[in-house]
Parts: sequence; C-alpha cells; structure tokens
Amino acid sequence: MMKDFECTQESYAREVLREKGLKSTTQRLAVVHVLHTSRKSLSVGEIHDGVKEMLGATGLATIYRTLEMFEDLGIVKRLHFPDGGRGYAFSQGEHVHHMVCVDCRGVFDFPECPVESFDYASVEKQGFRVKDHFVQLFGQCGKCAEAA
Amino acid sequence: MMKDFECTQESYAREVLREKGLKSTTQRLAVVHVLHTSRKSLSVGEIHDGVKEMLGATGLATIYRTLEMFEDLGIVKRLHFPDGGRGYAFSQGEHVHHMVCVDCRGVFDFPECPVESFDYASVEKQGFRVKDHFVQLFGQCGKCAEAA
DNA sequence: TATTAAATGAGAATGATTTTCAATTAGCTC
DNA sequence: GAGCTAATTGAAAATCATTCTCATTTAATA
Ligand SMILES: [Zn+2]
Ligand SMILES: [Zn+2]
Ligand SMILES: [Zn+2]
Ligand SMILES: [Zn+2]
Repeated sequence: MMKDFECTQESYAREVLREKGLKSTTQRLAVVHVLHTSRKSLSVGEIHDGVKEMLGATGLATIYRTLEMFEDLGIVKRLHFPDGGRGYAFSQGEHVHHMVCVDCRGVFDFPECPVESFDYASVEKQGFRVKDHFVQLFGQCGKCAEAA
Repeated sequence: MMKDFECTQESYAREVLREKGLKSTTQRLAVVHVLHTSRKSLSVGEIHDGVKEMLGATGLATIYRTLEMFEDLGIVKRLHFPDGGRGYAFSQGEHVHHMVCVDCRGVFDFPECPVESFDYASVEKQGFRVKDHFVQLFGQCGKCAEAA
C-alpha cells in the first residue's frame, strides 16, 4: 500500500515505522492523516471517526494500539485538558510544546522550551534526577476569544 | 465533626470549604488527610483505600466527587504519568509544580515556576491568549535511583 | 506469487467514571 | 442539645473508556 501522493507527515511516519521494523498499515497512515490535517487536538473517538470516514469500518482497538505506539515513537503527543479529557496531536519527534485552546481544543505549537534553561539545582538537591518534562499552556485562541 | 487535633492542611481545607459554603464532611477531610500524609501521589483507588482504612466503607463516587471539587478549589493537583495513569497530590492553592518519580510516583514540589518568565510573544502573535499552564518534571527519585 | 510474522477486527471482558435517588449528616437556629 | 434543611453520601446501575483474545487478513520480503 503506497499512495501516489503522500505528504511529508505520512512519509515521516512511514520512515519511523520502517526503521523500527514496524509495518506501515493503511490504518496507521490514516491515523497520521487524520491527525495532521486537524488543527485541533483529537480524542480517541474523533480519530476513530476520522479513520472510519477514510477507510470504512475500522476496529477501535487498532486506534488505541496505534496511538500508544505512536506516542512511544514520538509521532503523536498526548495532551491533557483541565476537564480531564485527553487529546492527541501530530508530532514529528521534535521537541515542541503546545498551547491548547480550552474552548475548541485547538493546538498551537511553540518550539521554544520554557524549561530548557531552568535551573534544576533546587530539585536535584533533593536527590531527584530530572529526565523529562511535560509543559502545556492553556488559554483561548483568537477565534474563540472573538466568539466569546 | 471537629477533631481535637487538626493539622494545618486540614484546617486549610476546612477554611476553603467554609468560604465557599461547602460542608467539611468526614469523608472530605479524610481525603485531605490521606493525601497530605502521603509523599507519593495517589490514584483514585489508593485514595479510596486510604479513606476506607480511616472511616470504613466509603462510596467510591464520593471520592471522585471530592477530588473533582478539590481540584477546582486548588486543594489537589492532578498529575499525569507517561503510562497514562493519573495521580493526585495535596496542594494549598500556591503556585507550585511537581516533579514525579516515574518508578514510585513520589512527588516533590518545586516552587520556582519555569514558565513564569517565559516570553509568550511568539505564541501570542498567533492570536492566542495564555491563561494558565501545566508543568511537570519526570525522573527518578534518589531512592529509586539507588534501587535500580 | 508465495511465505510469514505482524497487524487487524469483532466482540467480550475489564476497568474507570458518572448518574440516580433514597437515606444521612453538617451547619445553622432556637 | 434538639430540630430544621439543604448539602452530601452510599449503593447499585448505567455509562463510558480501555484492553484482551484469537481467528483472519495483510505488508514486506524474497
Ligand atoms: Zn479556540
Ligand atoms: Zn521542553
Ligand atoms: Zn522513586
Ligand atoms: Zn508555573
């Protein structure tokens, strides 16, 4: 299965999968497509709907399996909303963070890392070794601010 | 219901609840107790267990209701783990962030805010208005590093 | 085109969270 | 301290989210 036209995001995913000896299945590429063509983060259900629209009946378990795997591979980033909901956004492995609109769940990247230059001394003094971090900004996007 | 001995955390919760016209029930104070006496973040189930140990049979729904309410009141902070799990940590409304040990789920506060001095210009240029943020550091605590 | 390990689908199973409503209780007032 | 009342709880059902199982299908390679 190799489409004539393939966007950079799909090629990227295909490449990462191949490197790991994983298969570039129709379903996996559809998940990439659905995610990267959305300017908002999507819930598992929304991704499932999007994939079904492209491919017809598709198992929900496949979506779960794909998202978990993509997260490990850095192909998607999981976001957390104040209301407890979760969303997924496409990612190309780069170190980026997101700001999310709490109204429409739109996602906006920001490549600068606010934590990068942070001095961990005070926390490492407590014997803690920092390995990773999660940063997410909340707010309102321009459209939602207007609408309000 | 007013205990003879009450720690500052419990008084704090009691005060916040009173200010909002909410009742300081035995169950709610037990949730506070269980959380603030734990040096690790706790899952809903663990909190439920802790409360049952203090009070005997207690409805799980009450724990959920309490945690949701406490989150709104700033009495607890919800944490997110890489494996998808969630944990809750006691909080006194202050602006703190947490580093969490991915092995034992221990929580360590750090009062410095890495995002505070961050220049939002690049993101606000996109029409986005930043209102809040979530920062969490991951790593290994001293004990778990030794054990490993 | 044949081979084969990897992946999918369907539904059952499990687990997490929310809802419902009758019974209980905290926080007043007297 | 007893009585009042709205807020809260408990228990179980209902709903929603996630994982598992295993027979079938498919991508990748030769
Ligand atoms: Zn928006
Ligand atoms: Zn960063
Ligand atoms: Zn630890
Ligand atoms: Zn902060």
